[in-house]
This record gives sequence, C-alpha cells and structure tokens, in this order.
Amino acid sequence: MTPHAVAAPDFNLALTLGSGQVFHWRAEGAGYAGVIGATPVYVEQRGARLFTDASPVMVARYFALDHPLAEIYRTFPEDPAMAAALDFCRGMRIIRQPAWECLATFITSSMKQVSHIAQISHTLRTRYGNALAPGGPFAYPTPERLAALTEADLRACALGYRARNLLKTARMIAESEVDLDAIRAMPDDAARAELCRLAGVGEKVANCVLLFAYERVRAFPIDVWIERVLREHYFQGKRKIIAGRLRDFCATYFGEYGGYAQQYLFHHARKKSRKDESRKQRT
DNA sequence: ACCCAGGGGCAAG
DNA sequence: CTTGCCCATGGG
Repeated sequence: MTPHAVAAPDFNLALTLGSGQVFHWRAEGAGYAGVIGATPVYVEQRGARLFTDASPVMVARYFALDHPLAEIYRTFPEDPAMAAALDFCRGMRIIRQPAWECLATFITSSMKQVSHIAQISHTLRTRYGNALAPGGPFAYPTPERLAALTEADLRACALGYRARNLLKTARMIAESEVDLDAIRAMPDDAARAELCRLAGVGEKVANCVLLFAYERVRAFPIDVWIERVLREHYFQGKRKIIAGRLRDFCATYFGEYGGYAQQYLFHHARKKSRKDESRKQRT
C-alpha cells in the first residue's frame, strides 16, 4: 500500500540510498523498504514523484526534498572532476538522519567497506533494536540498550576493535556526558569538537555526522576515497601535502555546500573505480 | 597469499 | 605539527 504521493523534482532515490550515507535500506518490489527513526517506511519513485505508505511530510523531510538543488549546483566549483561527478550524481541529496543512529553507524564504519557497514547495521538492529512490526523491520538500538551490553556482545556482531568505541560512546550518551540534542544549536566548530569527545569519533566521523545528521551542508569528510580524488585532480605533482593545508583548501574551494560536492566526488570515484576494475577483468 | 576498506588513538620524532 | 603502529574483519 503506497497511498501517499510526494512531489520530488530533482531527486534520484536509488542514487541517494546507494551513495554510502545510510546503510539499512533494502530494495523491495519497485522501491525500497527501510526505517525512519521508529517508523517502518516503504518508498518508491515514479518519475518526479515518490509514493509511500508513511507520512509525506516525514518522507520529504528525511530525503531533504526542500534542499535547493539547482542553487546548490551553481555554487559548485567549475573544474573537470566536479563536472564529471555532477553529471554522474545529478539528483542525489544529503538526507537528514537521526543523530544517534548516524553517529553509531559511522563509529562502526572505521576501515570498513560500505557493504560490511550495512551488514553490521543489520545485525545490530535485528539483535538489539526494537521490532517495529512482528518479524521486523527493526529500529536502530538505543544508546541505553547498547550501554547495557558487554564488549563481547558487540564483538559477536563482527565489530572487531570498533566494539570498544561503540560501547564507550553509547555509555557516554546514556549518561548524558554528551548531549546530542544540544549539539544541534552549536556552531559548526563547537559541534565538531563536542562530537570528537566521543570514543571512536575523530574529525572524519564527526564531519559525517555533521553532514548527514546535523544539516551542516558545508562539512567535508575526508576519507581514503576523497583524499585520492584530491591528490589526483587538485594537487597533482605536489609531493608533500600538509593535512591542515588540505583541510583549508576543501573548506574554501568547494564553497557553502562543500558537503554536497564531497558526496558527489566520493560516490563518483567509488563507482568509477569499480567499473574500471571490471573492465580490467574483461580484457 | 595478499591488499584494501567512508579511521582513531596513542607514542614517538 | 608530523609519522608509525596497532587495532579486527570481510571482500576482491
């Protein structure tokens, strides 16, 4: 049943869900099944409209259908790498995730491939999350629920060394040592510093949470893929690249929607690389 | 048998 | 400020 229609111009649902910002949606029928907070949601795209069984207002907000995409594209720098990424990713949006599940998921993302992050998320949800209907789907487990577990419990979910960090952070949140709601009102730098107090959260993970959960569309996470893109297309020939210099460059060059630019460059680089690999195998 | 993945933390230059 | 090393686990 998908009784509600939502106008969704300049939007590509499949691209958005497959771009490595959220990890629990799965293809079902002609659309996708997932969870927004504590609400099970089915959504499918037909042309410039979404059809969903959930609240249209909630769906439109989650997928950030109010972001002015045309205006965002006008702020992108004009260079070949950015142009190729835009051409490849047109219609992708930076969605608005609940802060805790975004934070926890990116703590588990350290040195992991996208497919395995999804696997970990699924295991945590099914083992320790609340069932939102008989047999699922499941909400992401609350900080309180995870805080009551042992490190061994989490290691049994294939978390490896990340188990310690997730447990520590869950306890810090459950004890109100860090207040995720209060961060919403802070300026970018203060919010980032506050997030970095949590176990397993450094600059990269903090920027992911700022971008994907706190609507800080300027936040620019630098992971191995983005660093590769920067070296190849923006710092060619330079042997030594100071980390701080790289951060300053990204903060200024990509402009007020730098987080969008980053996500387009990231997804394009990842998919292009996979295509290159399969091409290499065929020849 | 390798190599790499949406890193962080800590010690040592 | 920087580099080096360790931390687990799965996919290619």
